[in-house]
Amino acid sequence: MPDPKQTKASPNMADTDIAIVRIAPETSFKNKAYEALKEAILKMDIYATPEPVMLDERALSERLGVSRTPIREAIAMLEQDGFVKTVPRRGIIVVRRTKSEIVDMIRAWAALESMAARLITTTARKKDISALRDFFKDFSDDRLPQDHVEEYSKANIAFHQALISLSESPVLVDLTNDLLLHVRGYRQLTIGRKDRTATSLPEHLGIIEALEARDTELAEKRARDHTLGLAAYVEAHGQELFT
Amino acid sequence: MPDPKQTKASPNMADTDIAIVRIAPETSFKNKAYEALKEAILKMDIYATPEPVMLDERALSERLGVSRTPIREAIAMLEQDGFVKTVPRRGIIVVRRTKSEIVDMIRAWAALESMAARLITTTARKKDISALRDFFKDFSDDRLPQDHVEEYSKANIAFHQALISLSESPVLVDLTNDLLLHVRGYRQLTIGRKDRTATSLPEHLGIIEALEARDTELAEKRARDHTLGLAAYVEAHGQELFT
DNA sequence: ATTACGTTTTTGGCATACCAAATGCCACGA
DNA sequence: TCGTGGCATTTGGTATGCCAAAAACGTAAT
Repeated sequence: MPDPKQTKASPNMADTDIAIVRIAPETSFKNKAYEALKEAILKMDIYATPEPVMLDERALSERLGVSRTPIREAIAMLEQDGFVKTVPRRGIIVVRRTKSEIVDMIRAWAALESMAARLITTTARKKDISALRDFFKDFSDDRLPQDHVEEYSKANIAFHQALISLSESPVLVDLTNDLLLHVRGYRQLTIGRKDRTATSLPEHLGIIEALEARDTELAEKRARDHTLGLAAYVEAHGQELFT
Repeated sequence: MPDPKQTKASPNMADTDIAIVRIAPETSFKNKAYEALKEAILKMDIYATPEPVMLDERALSERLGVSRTPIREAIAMLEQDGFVKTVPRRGIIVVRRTKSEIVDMIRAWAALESMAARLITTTARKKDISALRDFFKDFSDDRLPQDHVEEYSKANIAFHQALISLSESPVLVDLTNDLLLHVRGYRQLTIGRKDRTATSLPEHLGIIEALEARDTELAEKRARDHTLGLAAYVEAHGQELFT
């Protein structure tokens, strides 16, 4: 919807649209701090030590070279995300999730992903669905996933995120990404350890096949059961992962 | 885990635990502002006018009687929730959802609710499931829902929230509540208008029956299809709801 | 040595002041 | 009349400073 006033270009305005790209929005310190802190929190292993991890506003403002104000706003945002909890006159605590919370999140993830699968069967292009196999092209009977857990784990995450994206549902994408961030906090649990890795790949392929076949119910069921399987696994074998 | 130092009470400390309830945390201005603004945003009909609704930090700080600092922190939180979007040097705008965004949210809701239904069949008590019928006890063949749309709509929401709660999954509860808040922004769409109201009640009862029968698959399917039905309805009849 | 009590320090909450960019108004001139 | 330029205003962004509560520390009395 062009502005009517501009239909007639002013004299000194070039007729051809020169490459003006809408100047860099220069994200604010608040957002920079938010991203920086979020990344730092996700990078650290908050379950490594028994005592809670604390953050200090002033220390952060010094290390990031900005005043406390944008830091506090960033903290407020992180608190909304559920990554930290600030206790007045006490400190800012990086939230540690319990096993049951993680299991709970994985279940929600399963719900969202199964809906994504459902939608994909009715809207996605065959080509895009088949492309999902590429995430596992580096694995085969000669190169088993369970022998390269770390690498497979990465492919695993990428696959799931690509899958959800195919639903073309921004809400599903955002919600699952948020959940993933929390779940991945447990880096010991590399989304299905060695023993689960073996069954994971076939299940993924099964999901892809159901999607290609446009079998809505089956795709939904397989996607759901696959992720619920992870939830059950964590619930059963979670003890040693948490302590 | 009582503090060891306090196992032996000091002289002037009463032996009997009197009703000390952990003193009022006196919620901060930041949180008060957050709640106040959130409620205000939800209460207003942002789709009534064509021009975007703007908020002004200074005006808000005056009306709420606090400085801009806690207001800004509250705004930052609301932005995380997706209720507002602040544009530098421009203003704070209350986000308006498009029809497809609302449909998308309802689909995600359907996903979460069907998972809740699934969980309920394996964990909830019969008594609690049956209690879900109470939400509709004021409606019958003599008092049809479609003749009391407003009242039925309230019961409808309450039913869905109670249903999700039965899953005893905090994540599902929180996520759906967030979605509901956004969806309810469209107050014209009172969660299924008159024409949908007629089919709504039987579907609800069908869900309850499946839950009572502990039929996991059926309960999941009915819960999902019911809410997906709403999504389809909005998608089809959404034109007039959105101008 | 241990406990009670008072002082210092730490920490988040809040208010205030200033800045810079974007806008709008208005006068001036072609 | 139209558009050009610039100044005043508006608005979010950021930096600072102070406050009060709570914890940490230290000292003195038993």
